[in-house]
Amino acid sequence: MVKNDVLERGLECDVFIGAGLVDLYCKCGRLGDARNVFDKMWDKDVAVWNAMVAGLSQSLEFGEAVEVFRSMWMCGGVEVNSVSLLNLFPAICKLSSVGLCKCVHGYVIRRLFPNSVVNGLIDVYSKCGRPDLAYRVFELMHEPDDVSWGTLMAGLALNGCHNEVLELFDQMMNYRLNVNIVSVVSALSAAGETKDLKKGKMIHECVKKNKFDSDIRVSTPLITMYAKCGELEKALDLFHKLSGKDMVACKDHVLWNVMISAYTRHGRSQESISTFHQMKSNGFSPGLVTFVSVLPAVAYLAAIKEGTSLHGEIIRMGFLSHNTVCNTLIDMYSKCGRLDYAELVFNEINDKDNVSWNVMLAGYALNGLGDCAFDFFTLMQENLVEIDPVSFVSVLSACRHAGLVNEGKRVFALMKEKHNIEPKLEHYACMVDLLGRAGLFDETLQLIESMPMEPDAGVWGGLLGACQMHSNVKVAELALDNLVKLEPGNQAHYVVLSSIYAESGRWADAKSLRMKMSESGVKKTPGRSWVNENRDLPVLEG
DNA sequence: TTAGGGTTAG
Repeated sequence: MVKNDVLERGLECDVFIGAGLVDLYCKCGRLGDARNVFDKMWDKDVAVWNAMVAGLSQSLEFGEAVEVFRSMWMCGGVEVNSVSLLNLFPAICKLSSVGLCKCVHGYVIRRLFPNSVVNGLIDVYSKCGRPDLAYRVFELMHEPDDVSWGTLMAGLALNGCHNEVLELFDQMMNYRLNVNIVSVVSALSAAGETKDLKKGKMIHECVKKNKFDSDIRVSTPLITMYAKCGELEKALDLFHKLSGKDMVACKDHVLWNVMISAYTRHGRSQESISTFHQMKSNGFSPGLVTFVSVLPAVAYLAAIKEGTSLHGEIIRMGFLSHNTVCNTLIDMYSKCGRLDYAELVFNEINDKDNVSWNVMLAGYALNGLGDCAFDFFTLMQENLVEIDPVSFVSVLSACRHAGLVNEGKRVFALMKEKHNIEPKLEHYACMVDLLGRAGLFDETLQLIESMPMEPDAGVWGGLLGACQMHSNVKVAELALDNLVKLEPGNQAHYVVLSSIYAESGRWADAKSLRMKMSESGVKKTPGRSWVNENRDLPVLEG
């Protein structure tokens, strides 16, 4: 009614009344009306321009918001102020316009704007994927405040610059600056991502000192940090301690997912599965990510019964339309040795992505069906599926298991020639294994010579294994020489060579090798060569 | 003015 009055009397051109109307229409979501009034006004002050930009931005008309801002800036005859810039920032973020951000940046440094605007600039650069420029803005600030630190750290964390976040946290500690919740949360997430438990514990101390530990925004990243660093007991302890009204709200389904995926990743499959069941008995409904997190644990245990029951649940919940879930199911079934079920799931995917194909291919390779894998690989090419380095690992390892030497060689050549993919270490390791098992030692050594990178223990270890199959003492000595340099203290390699000597009747060499082992401090603890931790932790005597 | 956490293939 008031609005109609104003319109009938033609008062909307008045700068104050017009500004009120633009603001009012925008807030009611009547953008067209706001624009009408705005366009009719011949004398616009900065508040009207700002209201129009804010209105457009809030109505998700980001391009239009930027256009109006440009007109104000270029020919509006008014001075752009802090509010104008703060209204513009969300639009720049959504359009991810680094160019526009740079224009504004220039303007901001030519004139003195308050920290709120400069902090906004840091935020915008980060959200446009330019943490480097965000950092530069921060460095040139006269007096960065705690919000500036928090904004920069959150921005760097967003862009995966986790080490830089932790460095900033250290600086804050060293300078004894005020740490706020935002910087602590960013630092916790960075510590989790880099699995830096020591740093994580330090941040936890700081959390306690500042009494942030009762804040729901801190407890989740805190638990996640412990879970990612492998301290599952600590994470679980904090998880169970969450109590009180707010805390229970924060013990939500994502936090359950954090625990489930942490157990899975740390090989604690049984606990992963039992946490999944606990989640349900606590009244939380598993989501897509929950299934994707628990299924690898099922695969690890080859717990097919659990797997099919999860499959049923996935169907009932309608998650079968998500490729991620189907791909994980295929993987689970093939690791349980049920390629028939894996194929069933694969065939039912309407829009197979290259991961779907890769998982299925890996399934054939894993189950030792070299010919199937090879045919499937051909089918992938016929279907113009994107072949990537992972596909080649699978098909090469399938050739290796099946002893398909010529096919393997052809595929290896194809990598570079047809698909323009440079073979990586793992591809070379497959080929060394394949050629070595076939007893083609000259060819294998030539291949190792031709590698553009330093062969790793996997490559030499494959060669040593092949030497054992063919009792090739000469090449085995060469392989061992290199293995000793790469993994001093791993007794398994010596044991292999020693048995090759023994098989060839070279008892004296076998004996002197054992002597060498005990001299160099390598202890012979038989039969645990598959234990991964032995690779990094040489067992020393004394 | 800053603000979290979960996901598939070798």
